[in-house]
Amino acid sequence: MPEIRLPDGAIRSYEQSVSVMEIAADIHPKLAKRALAGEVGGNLVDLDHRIDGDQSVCIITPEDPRGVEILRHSCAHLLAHAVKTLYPSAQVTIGPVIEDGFYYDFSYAAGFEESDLEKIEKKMYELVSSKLPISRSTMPRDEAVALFKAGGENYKAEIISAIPEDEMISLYTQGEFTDLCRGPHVPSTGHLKAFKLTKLAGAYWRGDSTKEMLQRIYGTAWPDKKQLDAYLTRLVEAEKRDHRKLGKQLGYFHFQEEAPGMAFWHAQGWTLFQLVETYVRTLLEEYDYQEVHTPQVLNRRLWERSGHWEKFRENMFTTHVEDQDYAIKPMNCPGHVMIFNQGIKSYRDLPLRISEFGICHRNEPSGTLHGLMRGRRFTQDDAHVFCTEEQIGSEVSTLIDLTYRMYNDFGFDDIEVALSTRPENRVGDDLLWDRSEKALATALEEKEIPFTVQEGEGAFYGPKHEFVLRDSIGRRWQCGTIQLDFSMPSRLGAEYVAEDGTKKVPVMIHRAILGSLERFIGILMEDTEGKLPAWLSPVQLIVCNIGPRQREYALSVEKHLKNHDLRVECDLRNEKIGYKIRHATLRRIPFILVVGDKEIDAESVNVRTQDGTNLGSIDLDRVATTLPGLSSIR
RNA sequence: GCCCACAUAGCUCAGUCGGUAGAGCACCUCCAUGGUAAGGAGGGGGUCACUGGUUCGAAUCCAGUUGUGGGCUCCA
Repeated sequence: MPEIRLPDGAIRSYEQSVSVMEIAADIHPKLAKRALAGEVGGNLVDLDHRIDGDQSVCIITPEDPRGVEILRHSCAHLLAHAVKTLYPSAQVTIGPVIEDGFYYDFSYAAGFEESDLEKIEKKMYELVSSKLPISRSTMPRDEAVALFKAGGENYKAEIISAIPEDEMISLYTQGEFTDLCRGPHVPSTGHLKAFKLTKLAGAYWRGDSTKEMLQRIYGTAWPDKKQLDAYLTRLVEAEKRDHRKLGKQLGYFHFQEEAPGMAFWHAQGWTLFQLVETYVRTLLEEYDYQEVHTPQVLNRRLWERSGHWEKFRENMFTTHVEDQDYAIKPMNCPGHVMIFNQGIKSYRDLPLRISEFGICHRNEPSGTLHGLMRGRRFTQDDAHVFCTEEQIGSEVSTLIDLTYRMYNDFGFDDIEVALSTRPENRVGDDLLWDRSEKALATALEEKEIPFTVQEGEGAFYGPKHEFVLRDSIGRRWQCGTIQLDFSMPSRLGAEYVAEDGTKKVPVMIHRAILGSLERFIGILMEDTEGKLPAWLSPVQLIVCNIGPRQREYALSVEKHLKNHDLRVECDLRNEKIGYKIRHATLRRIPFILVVGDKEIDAESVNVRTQDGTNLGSIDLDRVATTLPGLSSIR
């Protein structure tokens, strides 16, 4: 006599065991039609799952986020089903749900081409229209291994072999196709109505680059066509804010094949770059940093001492001059230690904060390059703090404040923090690691900053904080990092004289806040869709005359504003005002100053903002002080 | 580095079956002197990424190289 408790608290009693589907039908025939799966006692189950005892039950529909996941998972199976139908020699491997969709990895000797996606998708929709029932069955592990081996599915057999021997294996069958799966799945292929195969990619078996490369087919799936279309539209919108596209449109920078992964910054983009740099420099002065500049190219000997030559040689650009090997710096730290090592340092000199807008080159694999976000040349807002062990806590605490202040000033308020702790291979004794991890954790806790712990993800030389920004469309970007280093100072011979007169090795804190300026600018452009705040805009104002009569006046307005240290241009072209406004708007210039005869008479300008708002007439001598954000951040 | 795709004018793109290249925007000239997102007319502009092959003939077909895009791996 099962008693079924529903999410709204209602209780239904049944004479005998009852399936989830029967409960749904009992509630309402429409619910039965839309039901995808059930949640019974906290576990997701198929609709035909039978319940004997008292249970809480929730019917899962496409509105439920779990329902969407089930749809996507069933879509992955549908994809595999279609592929096996069209290309019987392909072997199936895994097919999980991911954000917004799913993928399935196949091993297929002949190899898929992008044009195959269309055929596969067509076959998938065919299978949908035949409304094949999807049914679950179980069998002992070894039997399942034998079944898949007999079918030539070696990858599946390998996966199942890893499951404990005494466990029953659940299988799902739709038509001719059977796949290993935990489930649950939708009751019939007919429930899959809105999906699209999106891309074809390579993916290593078990994510291991030494193993075979499989072919991965990605797809997206939604409860209905409308949501699918909305998703596809979102993709198109996201493309519009791609920093590579904006960078080209706005003339900020370009790339060309003679310098893969290294940007050519144009005048306007470089202005932006320098504005960001100047902003950071101003804060660093406030926080008592010394800015330095170290050589780009350093002898191999130094990289051998620092350990880079042994560990990261593949990623370094090297050169050979007069029988000597040199490397272009991939990091700034050895250079900063060299500066620290000049002259005798006392404990009184600590903490010593050495900063550099360090230009680094790393020979990243060609397949990883991505505009400004992942390049081979980038500029770090790098610094190294040399301090005593006792000073770690307060230094880290101040660093966190500085980090948040910078992110907030650039308009990022949604920041995630992770603490990466000791990896298996590491230097330094455990006591030191204990204290350091504690120091990093405490600094965050004291500020009530929530953080996740990434066990074992720290660098071999010390634990670290990682700061991840979320931009205006929810994407995550890792930017800042604070890393403790117990290794390099001693490797490179850094020492200070302690209070007791003995020589001690300082702790070094590596830290970058924006990370790579190039990357950060890319993020900033995508976050704002190129509509930078006025204090960062390469051109803050543009003066547009209505016609030739106001030419001289427009030039005098430009001169006046330049005298106020504003970045201003004049558009005197013999074009209609609408044309000039359109151009200025597309260039994302924050303020458009229209001048006609009326403005000459009143010694004013008519102000229109980038978003199309008309601020009306403003007296010329009040423009520099009235318009928001021209010289200050907020 | 690996898998798949792509590379045509400054930009965005079209180019059928292999027959010698086209549009819009931008640029230049002329007309129009216009009050808040494109006024009109005309003109100039391309070694079709590069190298080789097939062919009477290649932007087009084939191979290689380089770069780019999407993934995978990597990211000190």
